[in-house]
Amino acid sequence: MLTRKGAATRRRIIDAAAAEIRARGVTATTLDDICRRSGTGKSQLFHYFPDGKEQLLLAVAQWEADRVIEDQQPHLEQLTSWTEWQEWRDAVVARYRQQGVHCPLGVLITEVGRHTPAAQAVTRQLLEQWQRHIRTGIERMRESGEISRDIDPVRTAGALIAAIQGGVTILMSTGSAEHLESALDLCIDYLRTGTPAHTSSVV
Amino acid sequence: MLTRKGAATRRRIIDAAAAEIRARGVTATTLDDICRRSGTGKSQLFHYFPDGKEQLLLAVAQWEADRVIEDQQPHLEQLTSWTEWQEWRDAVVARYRQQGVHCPLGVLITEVGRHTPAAQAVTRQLLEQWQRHIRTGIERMRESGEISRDIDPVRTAGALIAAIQGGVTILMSTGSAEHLESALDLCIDYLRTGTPAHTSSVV
DNA sequence: GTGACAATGGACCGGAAGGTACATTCACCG
DNA sequence: CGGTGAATGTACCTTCCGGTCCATTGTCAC
Repeated sequence: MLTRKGAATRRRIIDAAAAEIRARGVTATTLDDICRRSGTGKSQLFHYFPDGKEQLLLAVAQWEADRVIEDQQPHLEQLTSWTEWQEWRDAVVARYRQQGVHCPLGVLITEVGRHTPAAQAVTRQLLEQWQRHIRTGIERMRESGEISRDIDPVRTAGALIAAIQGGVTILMSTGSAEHLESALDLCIDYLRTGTPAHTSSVV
Repeated sequence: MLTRKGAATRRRIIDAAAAEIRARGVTATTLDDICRRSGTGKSQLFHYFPDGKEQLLLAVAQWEADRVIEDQQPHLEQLTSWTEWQEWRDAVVARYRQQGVHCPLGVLITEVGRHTPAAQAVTRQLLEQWQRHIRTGIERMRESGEISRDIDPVRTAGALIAAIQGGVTILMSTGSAEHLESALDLCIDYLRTGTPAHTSSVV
């Protein structure tokens, strides 16, 4: 069971953990840090996350994954014109540029992720959801004739996800968003150029 | 000073550390593990790496970075025909597919990397070197007329690096190389058919 | 208001991991 | 050889951190 107060505490712990991880990385974050920041004690932490750190990290990973999609809305569901694609692109770049060298999710994945099936599931779910949105966008544009029939929506959406992921990783380690921008631009350009030549461009 | 025997031991320690990290990740790898695998004691480890774990991890990161480029040779220096581009693509995919869920360098970067300047330098150097090779390849193809003048070698090379990086990251967490392949194919396709969006296409 | 169960505080534990001290053995140079 | 500094083995230390225990306080349903 879980009283209202309990639920609030649980949430505070996740928030604190996420913040701490964003600030200092998974490895450097200790349970004591999280307790201090959330104003709780370890007894509470283990009360709400009986399996300890791993369970908590998983909850944080899920929370961060939700944010990834959330932060791209409403753009991600409105990829029906080139203007909107461009707005989405700008939103992505802005989001990660602001986030700077922190990639909470990426860090969680590399550190918690690969070995435990539960964490892999979080990743997979995020990737699928993300890619599905983009694929849908491409398909709509295809139907309206703005993207060539020759373009494979699934593969292209996959490439876009990879491009963003890589751009963000590089942004994390160099601090520069150039790669992210180039990669996104290239992919979008690819989508446009495939356009049957003469329905062409509104810029 | 460093006798021949000493140099060999030092190398053995780096090898053991790299292997251990590949097998179990940075976090799970302890100095004792490394010593056990390399058949040395901690006194030796600290003899050759007085600054301890951090210094050793940095050495491993450098070693892994060297491998990245090395494993793509000679392809990376011979990007002068579409056949060779394709061969390079296949080599990259094969290399990372074989490597599977391990991305030693990526892990090192996310865990050691971002906060220490020395580790950032390793990353930057690798990215620059890699991108320079690709850029050179694009420029040669441009000169021989096989790639359009409208393509910006620097930005496109950057996008390619990002695409690979992202594809590998996804490969790491899902075990599937699909994204990596799609991303690479898209970029190469872009180079081949590449006329940026606003020029009317003469193919 | 009272009883049952959730929520909390705080002290405590055990072990692991990075790092040190020091004595001993070995490699190289004259 | 013989000596000097490098190379190595062993035992130890200290700190930190995930996790436990238990007593106390609060919540909520009846």
